[in-house]
Amino acid sequence: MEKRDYGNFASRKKMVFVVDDHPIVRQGLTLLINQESDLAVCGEAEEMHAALTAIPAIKPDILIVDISLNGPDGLELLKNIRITMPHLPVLILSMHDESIYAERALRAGANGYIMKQEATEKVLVALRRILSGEIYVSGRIANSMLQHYVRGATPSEHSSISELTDRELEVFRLIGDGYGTRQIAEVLHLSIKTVESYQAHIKEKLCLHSARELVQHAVQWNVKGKSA
Amino acid sequence: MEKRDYGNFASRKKMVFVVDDHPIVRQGLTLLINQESDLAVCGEAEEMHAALTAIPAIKPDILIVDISLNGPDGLELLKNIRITMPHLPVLILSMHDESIYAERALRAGANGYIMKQEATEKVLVALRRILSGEIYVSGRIANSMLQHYVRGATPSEHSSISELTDRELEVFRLIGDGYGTRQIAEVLHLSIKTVESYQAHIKEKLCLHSARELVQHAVQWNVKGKSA
DNA sequence: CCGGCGGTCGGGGAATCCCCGGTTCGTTTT
DNA sequence: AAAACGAACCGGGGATTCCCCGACCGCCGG
Repeated sequence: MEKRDYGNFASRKKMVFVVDDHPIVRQGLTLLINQESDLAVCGEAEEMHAALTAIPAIKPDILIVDISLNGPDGLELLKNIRITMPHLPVLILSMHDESIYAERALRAGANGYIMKQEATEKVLVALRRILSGEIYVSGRIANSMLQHYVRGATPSEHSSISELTDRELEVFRLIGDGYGTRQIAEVLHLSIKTVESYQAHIKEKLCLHSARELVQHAVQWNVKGKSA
Repeated sequence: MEKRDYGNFASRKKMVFVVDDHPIVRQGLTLLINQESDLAVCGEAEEMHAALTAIPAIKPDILIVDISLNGPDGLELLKNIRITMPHLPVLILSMHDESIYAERALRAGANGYIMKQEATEKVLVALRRILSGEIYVSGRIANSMLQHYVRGATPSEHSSISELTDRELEVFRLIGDGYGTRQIAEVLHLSIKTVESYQAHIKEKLCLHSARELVQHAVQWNVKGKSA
């Protein structure tokens, strides 16, 4: 549409609220966003509590939330937001590489997930996509999740972890506790070969590429709430 | 010489080179610094290698280096800089609260250490202090380091992680990121045997009994605040 | 009754783990 | 200055694990 309508959607800048415990990042996002003609930062917070008190008063159009805050983390904040303001769009920022948190975040109701390693323009893209009602996920994460989604039977409840068999989940837990292959075999009264088989299945289902990544994810899953 | 001398100190803006693997942080620092009349960002890099090739050509007056880069970390970069350009001032940025890195950084020849949790103006203060020849350390850390100093040696405080060598700590971090032995050897340009050696030393110092426990603790240390 | 799936195991080559050892530095100690 | 020390770096070699392949069994639904 040629029609440059200043009286309709672009009539008011979309207000963005930033939650991150690093002032440098907040300032970076603020300066970045305020350079845009259709976006503006309307407030910041560096902790969940401050955010929860400020947001209802300011009524922003969208939130950017870092996932690793001090105290309660970004997912906790997200869950709280979802209770009181279920339709407020939230973009989750993370410094962590992979889909460890992405799935959790989206399942907890985030409208987007982006990594700090991404180019800054991606943030703006993500904001606009989300404001137009879509869900934004960065590159390859989107791919792997879509594939899951397509062949996954139930869209509602499926953490790729919940796709694990009982036995596989048991092994997964023990891996997260630091057990070796042989020890797991002993504890479960199984052959080492069987345990190796389970580990292979887990890696396939969780899209992991090495034994170390397997341990890494098992530990992280053990540390964070095993809920998701 | 196009000497444009407006007074005496502002005769030329001091050139700052930024090394950080998060584009958002780089942009934030750039916008922040470029607002100042006596400072300007003259270049960026997100990895050690890129930094090492760019810096000699650009000849900045000062460096800002994030300590947790991908691959070789900020300390490694700092050591390399100290070999080829011993007098180039370096301000180390860290998202970590604790002084595990602060002491290392200063011992390795950093001219300042500041946390991302600090207010943004502190970055400017630190830059100017360092450029005037001083060493900048942010409040809390200076305190805890003084206490260390006063209380004499290390009374088994500061979990055994602080007993790790720089190199060992670097390997430990990469393990926590899910890197395999071979991959670590590649990014650090070392022999696999050397990496195995470091892993063995780490296990000994942290009283771990298997490779899996090593990965487990490395991941937990990465996830938790890396403190204590 | 047959195909799918979960549980269980094995072969075998590559990679690793994990013990031993070593050299080369630079700093500290004597 | 000589000696001692720790840190960085590398190798041998056997035990173990990793990771690809495959197999068998029992159950359950079409």
